[in-house]
Amino acid sequence: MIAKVIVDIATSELDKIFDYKIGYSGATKGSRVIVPFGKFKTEGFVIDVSSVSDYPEDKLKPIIRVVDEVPALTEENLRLAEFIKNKYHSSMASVLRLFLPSEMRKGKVRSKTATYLSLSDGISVSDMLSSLKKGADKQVAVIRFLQENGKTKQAEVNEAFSPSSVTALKNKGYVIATEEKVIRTPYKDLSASGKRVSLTAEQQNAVNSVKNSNKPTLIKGVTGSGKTEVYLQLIESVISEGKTAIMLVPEISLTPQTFSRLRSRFGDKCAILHSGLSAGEKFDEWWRLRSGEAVIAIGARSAIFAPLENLGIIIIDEEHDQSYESEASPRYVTDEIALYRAKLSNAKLVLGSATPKVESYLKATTGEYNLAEMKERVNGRPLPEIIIADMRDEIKHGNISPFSIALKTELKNTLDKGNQAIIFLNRRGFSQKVICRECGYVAKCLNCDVPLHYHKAEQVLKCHFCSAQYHMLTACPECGSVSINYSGTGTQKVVDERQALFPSAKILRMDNDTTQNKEGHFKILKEFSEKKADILVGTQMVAKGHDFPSVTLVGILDADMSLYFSDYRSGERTFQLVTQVAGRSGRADDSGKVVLQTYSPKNPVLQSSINYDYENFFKRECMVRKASYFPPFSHVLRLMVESEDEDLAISTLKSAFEKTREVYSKYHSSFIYFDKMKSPVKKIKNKYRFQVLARIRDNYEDIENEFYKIANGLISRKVLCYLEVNPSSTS
DNA sequence: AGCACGCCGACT
DNA sequence: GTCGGCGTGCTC
Repeated sequence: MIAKVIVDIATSELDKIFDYKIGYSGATKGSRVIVPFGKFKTEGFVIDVSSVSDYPEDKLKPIIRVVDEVPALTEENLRLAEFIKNKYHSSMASVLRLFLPSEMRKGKVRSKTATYLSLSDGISVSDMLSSLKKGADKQVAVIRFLQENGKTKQAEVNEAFSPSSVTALKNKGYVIATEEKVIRTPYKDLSASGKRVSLTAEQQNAVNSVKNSNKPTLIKGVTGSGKTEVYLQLIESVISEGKTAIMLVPEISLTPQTFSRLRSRFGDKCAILHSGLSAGEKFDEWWRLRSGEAVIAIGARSAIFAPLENLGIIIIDEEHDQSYESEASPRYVTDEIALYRAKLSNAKLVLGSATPKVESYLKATTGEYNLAEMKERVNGRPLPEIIIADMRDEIKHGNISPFSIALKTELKNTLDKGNQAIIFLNRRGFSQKVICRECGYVAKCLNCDVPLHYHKAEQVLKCHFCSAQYHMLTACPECGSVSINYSGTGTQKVVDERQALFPSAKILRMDNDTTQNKEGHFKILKEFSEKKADILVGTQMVAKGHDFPSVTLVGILDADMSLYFSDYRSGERTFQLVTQVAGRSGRADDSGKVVLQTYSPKNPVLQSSINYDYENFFKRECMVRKASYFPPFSHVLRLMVESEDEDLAISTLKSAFEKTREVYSKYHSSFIYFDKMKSPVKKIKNKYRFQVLARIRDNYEDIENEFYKIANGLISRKVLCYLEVNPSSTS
């Protein structure tokens, strides 16, 4: 028999099927295999088995061996892979890689075994004890211990007593050693928290709505409306039917709290897939799912590829979150994959958010999705009142600090009452730019075409694109002036200023700098929830889904920041951000407040957000986008060309433009916009970046296919070329 | 990806 | 002369 193999090398020249003789290897459809390839060996996936080959029989080589006892990929996985390959035009190898934790490739991790000790059942305990020499107290203790505790890890027994006494007992044949598989469990020591609560009428309605609909359901529930409990009860009901479940959460909310809630409810039946796990933990969790031992997968974006069969439900929490878009090839959008996977497995799909993507809510209004709404908070409290602070007035009245009078007053009240506050600012570091006052020189990164940020704590300048660090400037390298200005406010600066205003208040800062390791993240959240600090200052990460009962004030320092990005989604993002951050306030018994600082208080997006008026925001946003042909009423195509060689990048861009112009001529009336240019950030990590940008209003599939083909055709060893559809960041 | 082959410039 | 740079081609 012949195995159709995709070798695990993701280059376009190798994106084809290679035939191998199966021989006695035992390979079947879905197996990972080791095969001879040219002058060396490589790993590959068997995607099909056949009796025929187009390749000359005598030139076929045999498979060396299979990697896993059970085929890693299921039939359903392979069909999903085919779909992704066709949709995003990426190589089969890079698609198949999505289905396995990267650490599993190349045999980097294996299952772990340990030696266990138990008493021999050939001899009675009393015989053992009486045969021991006098003074062998340790051996007696070991026997007693094993009698009481049963099978125990040898390492533990060695530690508690002594290795020599264990060896002596083994030699006598009283103690038997066995090798057994150990499951590496992530967050093993987490205490279970959260109990099953009875649902409110709204929550029950949402559950019923999902169950009764055969369409994907969008659950639109205000912050604090108890969406998680709805998800948990849906999962419960699915697994009681013997089916399996996937629950996706944004990268940022993969916290121990989330896990402990799941685990207290479902115990060992749920497995965690998370980039923060060790390789061994990931491997074991993955196999627990593949073997059917665990039936619920929870994780970030990539958990949509969890190795589950008989899938009953897929839940995407905070469906508007940007982390659901992959920024590496294949650039998939998670809900597109989820939709297809749900269809393949005949599973339910649930999308939940307080602030759905415009695109998703539009589908709900046109009947493509089923809509379930939850308008009340479970605690019955109103949503926090949002006070606008007009920063233009503050400046007029001589207040140049980053804090408005209103925020200062509210902060004082909050601290006096012993409550906590969160201050949100969408920029890390201390200041945004380092500028020479004399000549206007701006310190830039050598690898990237972006200004450096000043990080005060470390006394360095950092590039937020490639993380390179530079020494502080003592003088301007252009004109020699020592008058250097640090402009713009970052999280570090906020902490400093706040500390000066409220010297006794304890402050925590949470951003990319303070959460470099996964523990950093957890530690800060834990400290804050244990009230070891009064104020939490942070970026985006403070906005997502955390539940701090004592927080009654949220300050949004610069609500305009994201508003004026030249991006059609900036309004949507601002609305989502304000709503999400505001939702952190007043979640328990005390009602909350929010101070929103802005230079444009009349802005309609901000106006909608302070009234929690999603409908109004949505209607207006749709009107604007429809009139100007922006998604979801069009598609934005961005064909990127990247190379370390600037001339090569430019010449490749030219041929990309010529080729795409043929498509443009052919479908002329479908195009709203079409041009070539350099990328907004011209250089990142020493790669020059150019782009062809287009916006199309129909014939999406044909035009996109053509663009994908053009991009793939221009890839060479020195040039990277790829297509982005509706990219959410266009740096 | 990884390796061989082959074609040019630089050097003991 | 020949060592070694890297562009090109091939892998069931």
